[in-house]
Amino acid sequence: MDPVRLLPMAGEPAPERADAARNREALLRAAAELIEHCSVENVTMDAVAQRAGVGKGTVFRRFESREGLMAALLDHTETLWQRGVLSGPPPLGPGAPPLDRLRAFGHSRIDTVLTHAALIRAAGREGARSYAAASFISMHVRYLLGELGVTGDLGYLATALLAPLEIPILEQQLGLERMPLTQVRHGWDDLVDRVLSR
Amino acid sequence: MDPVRLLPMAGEPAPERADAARNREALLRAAAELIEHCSVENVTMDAVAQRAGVGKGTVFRRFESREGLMAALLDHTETLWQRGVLSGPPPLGPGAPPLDRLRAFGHSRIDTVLTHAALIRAAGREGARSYAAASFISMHVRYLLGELGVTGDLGYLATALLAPLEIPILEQQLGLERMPLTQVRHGWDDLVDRVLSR
DNA sequence: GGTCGAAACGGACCCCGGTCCGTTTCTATT
DNA sequence: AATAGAAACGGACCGGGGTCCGTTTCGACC
Repeated sequence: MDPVRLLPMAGEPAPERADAARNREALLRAAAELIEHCSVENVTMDAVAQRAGVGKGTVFRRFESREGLMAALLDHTETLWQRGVLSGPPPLGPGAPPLDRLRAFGHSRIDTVLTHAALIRAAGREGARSYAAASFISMHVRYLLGELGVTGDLGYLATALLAPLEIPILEQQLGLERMPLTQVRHGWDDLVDRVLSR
Repeated sequence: MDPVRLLPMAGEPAPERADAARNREALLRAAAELIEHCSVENVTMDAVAQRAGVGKGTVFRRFESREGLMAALLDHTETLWQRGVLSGPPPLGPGAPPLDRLRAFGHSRIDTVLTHAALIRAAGREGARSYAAASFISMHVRYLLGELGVTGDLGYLATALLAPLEIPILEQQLGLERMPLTQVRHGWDDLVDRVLSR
């Protein structure tokens, strides 16, 4: 397959045995299929193990915890979304003015977060800790803020801007406070304008 | 005690039987004591029930779930904090200019949230749903924004401003991103300025 | 192809949150 | 004081997440 993999270089986290890799794939597929039938919260670890044809211990060996498994599933859709940001069509992808990109970023983020709300919740803090998601997103916002000439603590500003796009806040707004989705999107645009305005 | 209580008016959620009330108190006290010894995450519902001298079923009857019990405990400290906002000394309490109050509000919120981080996490979404906390806080921020002459969607702005004060975001900033606490406090001040600046 | 140590496997087991239902306790009413 | 029925009680029970450890499988090296 990939000759590079045959001689593992130092620093790499040690290669994975063939059966282990096969089981990981089987487990991810089994979990995805089960989620499609019953919703996320009804999928048990035993069921995933059984469907994948492995023992329960193996599931936990691979993914640490239920949250870990869900985070691994999330990782897939997150990666697709990141591709859209990095190389998809504008205004989300490159090619549009930074302000348009930042607005589109928020709208798109709201959409995917809501689409995968149940999975994100099930991934708990393991989802947030995942290198892929949190880090990339924050980086991208910082980059756009920089392009827009914003001065100040970009690190803080990025997380502060991203906070209202997180599931708990969105659910509070849409659920308890009964805001329509359009208001939330418009609110993000307004917030962005305010952050830029000095 | 309170003569008004003797004739319950319509609309009230029905009075509580004497033994029930006694058990609620006993359970809250037992839980608080156990938390003081072992930390929150090591306190089991069985232990709380046993210490309070009641059956396990009673705990769940009173508080619905573990999260419900934790939320009830939180409610106490939240109420104290609210008193500080409503009638404590300035700049958190009334008497200071709105901008100073808003800044102080953020700093104070960060402090209490971090102090009770474990409990808040254990209360999960039950803590957020609690009428007391979320609603009051949002109301207060809206009020201050109004005093400051901010125009726009104050409802959205309030939740957006409050989002970076929530536990998951604070923990991400202080933990993963290794920001010092002073940076977070300063970041809040800056964010407030930006939101006001148009 | 055979050998050996390391890694992965599997499923019995434990712990804890949450439910259920037969029993007990309270209180309104007479 | 007696009664009745609603509400609360308690603890056996269940299901699911997570662990442990004896057994099996892999693959590096000879």
